[in-house]
Amino acid sequence: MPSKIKPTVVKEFSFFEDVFDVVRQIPKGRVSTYGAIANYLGTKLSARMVGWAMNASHNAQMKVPAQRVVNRNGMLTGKAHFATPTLMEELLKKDGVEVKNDTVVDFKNIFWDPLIELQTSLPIP
DNA sequence: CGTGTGACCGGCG
DNA sequence: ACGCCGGCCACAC
Repeated sequence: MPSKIKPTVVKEFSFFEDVFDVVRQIPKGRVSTYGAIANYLGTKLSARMVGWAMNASHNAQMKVPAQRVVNRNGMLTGKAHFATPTLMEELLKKDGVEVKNDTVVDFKNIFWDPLIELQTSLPIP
């Protein structure tokens, strides 16, 4: 869980790490969106931050399946930031996700929402 | 410590 | 339907 603590030594877990954590939990064959992740982290109005965090995913020590994060339309907007322009699509296809015209096919169906899938506590049933 | 920027999103004309 | 514009927040310079 994200903590607002401000350690004096080093920032053990930053916003980036939180984002990476969520992205790593995206199951194979599913995709999520920047907005959904941002929403899960509490900053739903700042989906840009998530995307920006992904920009630093290259720097992350642990691999981050950034290919599973697309925009709300299911478009591979971040493919340009991969090593090659086709890498993102290739990785998704390896995951079993069909991509056509830079857009995830059946996106609505395989959409993975952390708010739902990682629901830690339900409001009152 | 001010400013710019970003792999976005939703609303409005 | 489509394009534009403002907002949001963390981080680098």
